[in-house]
Amino acid sequence: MDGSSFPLVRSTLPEAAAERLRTLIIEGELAPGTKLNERELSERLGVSRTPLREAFRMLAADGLLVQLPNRGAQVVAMSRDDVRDAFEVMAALEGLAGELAVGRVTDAEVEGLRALQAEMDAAHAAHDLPAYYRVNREIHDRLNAIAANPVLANTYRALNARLHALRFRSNLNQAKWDKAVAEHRSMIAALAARDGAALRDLLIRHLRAKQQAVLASMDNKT
Amino acid sequence: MDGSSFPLVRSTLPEAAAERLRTLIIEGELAPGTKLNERELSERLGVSRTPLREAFRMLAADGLLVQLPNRGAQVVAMSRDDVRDAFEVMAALEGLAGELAVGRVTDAEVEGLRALQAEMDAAHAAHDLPAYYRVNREIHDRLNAIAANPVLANTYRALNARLHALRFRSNLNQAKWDKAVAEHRSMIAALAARDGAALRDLLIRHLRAKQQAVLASMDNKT
DNA sequence: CTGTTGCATTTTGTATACAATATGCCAGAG
DNA sequence: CTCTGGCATATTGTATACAAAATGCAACAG
Repeated sequence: MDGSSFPLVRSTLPEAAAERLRTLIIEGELAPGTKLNERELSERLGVSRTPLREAFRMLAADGLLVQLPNRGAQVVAMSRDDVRDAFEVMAALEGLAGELAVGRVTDAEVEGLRALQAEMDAAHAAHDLPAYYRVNREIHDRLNAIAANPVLANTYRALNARLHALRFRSNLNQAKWDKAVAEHRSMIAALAARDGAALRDLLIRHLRAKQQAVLASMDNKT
Repeated sequence: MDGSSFPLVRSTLPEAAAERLRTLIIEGELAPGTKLNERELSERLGVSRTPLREAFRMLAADGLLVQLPNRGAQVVAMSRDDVRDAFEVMAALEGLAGELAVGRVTDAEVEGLRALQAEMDAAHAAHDLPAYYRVNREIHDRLNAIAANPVLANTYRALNARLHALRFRSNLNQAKWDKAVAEHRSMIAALAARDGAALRDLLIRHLRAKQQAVLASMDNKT
């Protein structure tokens, strides 16, 4: 238990500020379209404007903010077209992750996913939606890890962050929930069978359902 | 010819600095692994350190630089695995672009691409490699534009920038050149025929050839 | 010789000041 | 009434100053 081989985790204020802002955006506290006032936010986050501006650059690169010269930064408000475009790319990335995972998965990893699926079933049966979301996320993260392509994982992460705020706010009714759980079961079966085409197809269909849910909740807001 | 409806193009120093640094990296003047000294670069580019640091954040987001806390920024040196990972994702994105383009292309756009193909043939026949590269890039940009998915285009652009420096330095011999020209011809034929699967396959094969060229030139350097 | 410590210098991170641009409001002209 | 111009203020962009961390080198101990 010697700490000498355990390097300290280092961070900088821009990184911390970006993370904090990302959360505020995803949770809707900084709503789409909100203009970000540097002075106010720097006071609120307790940092000077310099690291805050660097944080803005990071979030703009992730597509969460838009920056126009001399007009500051604004939270991106995704249009229906933006959503469609993002889901199209997400589908390609998830499909790729599925194909890669099929070629790279170990039996132990399959067992791990089966255990997660059991957790998902339990959460579903107990109507425990937060637990369901947590396991859902864990399953997708695990798939990405099995795909073992960091470029893919990072590209997906940035894109997913944009959609996350919207998905956070879209509804999940019982029929959709039942269907999603069944889809996860099929996905893990396809992975265990090392059937790349099937897994790819299932991941894309699953994502299409999410897309419909997001677009439907955007309709309700308009 | 009234300029009143023609807004001035605005930029900021971080954006200009990022663009300049991107070029320096792609052309190899800032070689992979180079540590970037803020004072030197700010003098060289004629800007203060603040916009330069913002530019670093932008380039880091594109994967061209890596930033470690208190150790500044360094030009990314892509390993063979990085190259493989990036090409894998690029293939998925190009395949998607091909499929989307097939569904969205107009006859006029097909004619435009045929004209570009003729230019490419002429450059090839005249052994004019710079012109060939220019047209090659124009064809791929045109395909992306036809796909009409800005998220895809931006994702592709960031990823492509990482590989651009490596591709810039990889060799193109006569046999490969002949093959690449023929492949472009086939791509445009598939697009004209609205054959999404064929175009997807051709784009991915084409990219695989580029990947081999890049990896081969990395071998020569090691 | 190697390894450690101390210190000066350099570099990076952040705060603050200054400059440039945008915004909002009021007064005046038509 | 609307539109325009002028001005004060606020905000954003950038430069500079200060603080913190890293690096390099010399001296010393073993």
